[in-house]
Amino acid sequence: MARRNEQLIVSTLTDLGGFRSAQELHQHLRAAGRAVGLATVYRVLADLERDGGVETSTRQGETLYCACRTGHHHHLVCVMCGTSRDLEVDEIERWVAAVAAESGFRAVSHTIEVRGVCASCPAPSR
Amino acid sequence: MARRNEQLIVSTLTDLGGFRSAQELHQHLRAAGRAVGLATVYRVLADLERDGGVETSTRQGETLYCACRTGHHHHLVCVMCGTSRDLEVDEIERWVAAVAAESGFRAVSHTIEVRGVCASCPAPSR
DNA sequence: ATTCTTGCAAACTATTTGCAGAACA
DNA sequence: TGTTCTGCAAATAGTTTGCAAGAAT
Repeated sequence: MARRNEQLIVSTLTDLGGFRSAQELHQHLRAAGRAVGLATVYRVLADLERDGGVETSTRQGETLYCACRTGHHHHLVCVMCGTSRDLEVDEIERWVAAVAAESGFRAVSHTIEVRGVCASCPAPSR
Repeated sequence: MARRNEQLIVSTLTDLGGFRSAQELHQHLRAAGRAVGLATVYRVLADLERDGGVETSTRQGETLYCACRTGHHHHLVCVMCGTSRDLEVDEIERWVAAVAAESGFRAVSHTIEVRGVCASCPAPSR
């Protein structure tokens, strides 16, 4: 099951930190001299997503992946550099559970993402 | 500035309710006998998004649009039929503001989406 | 007549897939 | 040797754009 390049890809994603696109990962791997194909990057990421090894997000039509092994949580993401910091907030989880119960919805899941410009990035040019 | 078909497209989106893709809107318009082009649908939606006339979300690679004029809020979306109900929760807004302040991030925005299967849809087949 | 908008088709971008060969057991 | 994994290139799917023609003023 474990693809041959899984390790390599996961560690690259971990090293980069935060949310990265498949294309971005591919470029970094290439730059590092590891000639992995873009298709393989996508294949590994798909496996990881299915198995819960990465969290995904979306930015303007492209899927972003983040190496997370800390279970369910949310992120504060820098839109400039992609860095992310984890947010774990029971308060929010409780609120979601309450909303779900009250609404009659089943199989409820949620996405929470806070985006901004981190302290070490220049202000967005706009 | 207002595109000729803006009204038509907005009302279709409003009638359908919830989050819909550009393609979905286009099909409905066609079915209703209004021969608007897909490109126009995208163009109008892009304008609306820029001007805050619609909220956007993403599902598996495609962008979804929802007609909203109620200012900032979040949604509880049915993954089966696309229906959405508004959630307005000061609790969450306060939390986001606090996180932003404490983190040193600037220009902070956030996305919160709660997904599930609504009471009138069959359970997801999985 | 001039300006703005539209539809079509071609162009793009991100992602997926078919397939022959390489890597591994 | 048989199976799995990979890279490449071709195929997809959603979205954007160039452009000539149509609608509005």
